Amino acid sequence: MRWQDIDQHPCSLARTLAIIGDNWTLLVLRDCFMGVRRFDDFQQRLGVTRHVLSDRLRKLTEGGVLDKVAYQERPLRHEYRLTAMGKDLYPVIVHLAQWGDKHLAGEHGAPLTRYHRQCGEPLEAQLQCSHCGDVVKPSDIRVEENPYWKGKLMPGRTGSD
Amino acid sequence: MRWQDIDQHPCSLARTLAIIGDNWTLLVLRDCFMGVRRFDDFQQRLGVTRHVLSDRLRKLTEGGVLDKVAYQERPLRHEYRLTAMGKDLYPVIVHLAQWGDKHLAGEHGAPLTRYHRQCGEPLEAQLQCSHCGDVVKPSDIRVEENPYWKGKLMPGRTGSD
DNA sequence: CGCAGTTAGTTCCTAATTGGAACTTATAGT
DNA sequence: ACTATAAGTTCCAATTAGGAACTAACTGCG
Repeated sequence: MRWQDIDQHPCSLARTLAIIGDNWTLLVLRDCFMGVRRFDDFQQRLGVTRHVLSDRLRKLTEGGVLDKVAYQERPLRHEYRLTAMGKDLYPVIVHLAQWGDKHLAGEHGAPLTRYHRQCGEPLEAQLQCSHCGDVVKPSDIRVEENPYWKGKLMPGRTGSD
Repeated sequence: MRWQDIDQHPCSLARTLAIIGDNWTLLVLRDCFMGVRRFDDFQQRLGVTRHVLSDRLRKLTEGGVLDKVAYQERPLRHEYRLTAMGKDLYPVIVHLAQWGDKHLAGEHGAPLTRYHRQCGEPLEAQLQCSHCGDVVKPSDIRVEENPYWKGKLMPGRTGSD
């Protein structure tokens, strides 16, 4: 199976990664959330080659994560903005960055700190259940298959944790 | 800049992606959280080629996300288990899958549903501030640079949202 | 013993993708 | 006319991935 065919998997994670799971793409989104919108700005900040960047921006646009809008005519120039769907990826970016802050910080500490404007404290995100408010651990989750794919998605024998 | 050198960036997200950002790696982790531990089980469930899987498991092990432990001697066989560091990636997996559930579900609906054992409800994770409990939007965050890299990480001019 | 089966890889070759640099298009400014 | 800007595209060498076969180190069975 080719990587480009993973959007065929009956798996929301696989379908998501078909849009944002390529190398560089999540770094493009990191910059989007920092307000970067233009091709050359992405290219210089990331150091990615121009045609890979071009490909990733096209996939994100086709996938509905970014919107390509003209910011001037003559010469026609476009910029890339997060759609509402794209903004929904913010928790992913925050948790990835927070994991790096916790586990991979070097001698100088975390490069960036995110503060919650409303309360002024550094953001510490946790996986919480929005119903009961409890913090959720992997073992707190029970996974159920959609009957349509019954028996095809879960592994045969699972580990104990 | 090569993709393999992004761990040099002073950015927690880039450092994180240097370990888990390759194609297939997040799908390997999805299966880890479902209890898959053995090489052939990963290979058959993912359809990834054996030498790519071998490479990804090695990177995850070297990165401290998985632990390679012998489950039998003679013949010596190993399996891969999530470390505590690896289990900390659970929120990332859940948010990615939830984004797919919301935006990419096909005609048959989401393939899997995750229920919170404690309260019995389907899990709906949100980005919340653990200090004040508020739901956090991208615009609610103020980012501050570590003084060591002052002026080098944030874009020059930022968009308004 | 001899042979198939199991598990976790490695090796080989071809095809696809990436990295790096140069080039293109359309226009504004001097 | 010449230079600069912005957003790509094109070209080629180098790296990586896909697919299949092969290897190692056993176990179980007749």
